[in-house]
Amino acid sequence: MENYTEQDKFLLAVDCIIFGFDKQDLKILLIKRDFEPEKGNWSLMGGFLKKNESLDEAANRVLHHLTGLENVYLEQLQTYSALDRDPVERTVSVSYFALINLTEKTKINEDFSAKWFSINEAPPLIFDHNQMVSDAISWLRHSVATKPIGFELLPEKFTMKQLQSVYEVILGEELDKRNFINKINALDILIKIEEKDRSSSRKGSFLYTFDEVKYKAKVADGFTFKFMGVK
Amino acid sequence: MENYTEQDKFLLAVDCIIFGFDKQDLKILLIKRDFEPEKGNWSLMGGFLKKNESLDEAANRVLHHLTGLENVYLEQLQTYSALDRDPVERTVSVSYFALINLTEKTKINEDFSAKWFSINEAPPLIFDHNQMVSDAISWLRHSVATKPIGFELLPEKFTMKQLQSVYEVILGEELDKRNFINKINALDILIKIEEKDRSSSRKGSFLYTFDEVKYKAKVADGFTFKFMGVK
DNA sequence: TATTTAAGTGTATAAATTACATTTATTAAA
DNA sequence: TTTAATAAATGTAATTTATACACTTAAATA
Repeated sequence: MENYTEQDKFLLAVDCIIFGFDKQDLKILLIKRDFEPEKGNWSLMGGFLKKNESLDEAANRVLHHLTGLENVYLEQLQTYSALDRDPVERTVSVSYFALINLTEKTKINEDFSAKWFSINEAPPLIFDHNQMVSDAISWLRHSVATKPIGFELLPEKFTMKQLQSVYEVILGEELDKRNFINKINALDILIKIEEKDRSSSRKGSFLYTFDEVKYKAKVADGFTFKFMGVK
Repeated sequence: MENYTEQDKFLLAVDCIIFGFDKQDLKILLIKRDFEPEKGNWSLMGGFLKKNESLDEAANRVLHHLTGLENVYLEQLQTYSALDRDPVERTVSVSYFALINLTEKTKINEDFSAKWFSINEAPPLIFDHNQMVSDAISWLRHSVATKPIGFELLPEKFTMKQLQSVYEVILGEELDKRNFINKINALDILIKIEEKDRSSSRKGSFLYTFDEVKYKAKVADGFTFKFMGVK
C-alpha cells in the first residue's frame, strides 16, 4: 500500500468561538495575542492540530487548556482556507463553537490574558476571526431555534426567566413572558423541580432542568425541536 | 516573522456529495475506485487540496474535472478527521455538497467510471463516505426548508409539478398540490413565464423561473425563506 | 399586618396551515 | 367536427398555532 507521497501537506488549526451567558448578556471569550504578528491584539483561542488527535479532540484540548472545563457543548462549524488568512504561514483552520455556563465561576487560565466581552462590545480580531465570529453568531441564532441548546448556557438548574433571557439575547428581541412559558411547556422537555431560586425575588421562582432522556425519546419518536416565531 | 516550524502537517482532501434530480428521483453521483485499497468499490469524488488553492477552489476543480460543469451550487459541509479514516495515510477531508440539474444531459468524464445512483439504491461506500452522505442528506433536507435551493436541482425553467417533486423527494413525503402552489406563490420569488412545457400533458403547464434579484431584495428587506410544514 | 417585589397564570383574536373536488385547456381519436 | 382523455389550474372552510394582553399570588421585610 503506497503513500500519497506526491501531495501537499498543510498546517491545520482549530479556533474556538466560546460563548457564555451572564445574567442578561451573551459574551465571548477572547485572548490577547502575545507574539508577532498582531501581538497585543485580540484573537480567538486556537491551536494546531496534532498528529495523533482528531479535530474534535484538538478543540476540546484547546478549550480545556483555556478554561479547565470538560464536556462542554462543542460543535464544529466551518473550515477556513483562504491562502493568506494567516500571514505567517498557510494554515487551514476549523472553527468550533462552544457554549459555556458562566455562572459557575469559570476559571480562566491566566497564561492567555483572556477576557469575556459582551458580543456587542467585542474588539476587532486578528486574521479572519471576525468572520468566524459573525458566522458563529448566525449559526447560534439558527441553532437555538432548531436544537435544545439554550440550556447549555445555563447552570443545570435554571429559572424560566433565565431561559427566556438566553433566548432574548440570542434572538435579539424581547419575548412575551406568558407566551414564552406556554411555548416552552408545550415542548414538554423540562422537569420542574420542587425547589426555588430566591436570589431574584421574595416569592422565589421554581427551577427547571432539561430532561435529556425524555427529549431523546421524543426525537426517536419523530419529534423535532422548533422554537420559532415566539414574540 | 518566524514560521510555525514545529507543527505537524496534514494531507487535506475534499470529497463531493453530488446530488442530481431526474424526473422523480434524487440521485447521487459516485465513482468506482480504480486503485488499492478498496479498488473496485464505490466512492465519493474527491481530491487533494493543492498548495495554491482554497478548499472552495479545490471542490470546484474536482467537480469540474468530473462533470465539466462550472458555477454549480456548492456548499462546504463538515470536516472529517478521524485518525484512521483513510487507511493509506492520515488525511483530513472536507465534504462539499453540490446540486446539479440532471435534465440538461450532464456529461460525465469517463475516466472515473462514474454512475448516478438513486439515493435509496446507492451501494456501500469506502472509508467514512457513507457517513458523509448521510450527513449531507440531513443537511439537504434541512436546507431545502430554509433556503431557496430546490431550484438548483432543476433547469432554469421548470414547472410547479417538477418543483413539487423536488420537495417531495427530498422531504420524503407527498405534498398537496394546491397547498404547495399556494405556499410557493405566497413566497413571491418565482416568475411565471408565458411559455408552456408540453411534454407531460396536452394542456401543457406553465414554466417558472426563480427570481434571484427579487429574492435578494426581499432578504435585504428582512424576508427569510421558510418552507416548512406543508403537507 | 401592610408593603413590596417578581413570579405565575388564561383567554380572545389573528394568522397560518391543512383538507379537500371541480373546471379548464388541449390533443388525439372517433 | 365532436368526443374522449389527460394533466393543469384553481378557492374555501375548518383547524391549528401564534399573538396580544393584565391581574393575582407567594413570600420576605418593614
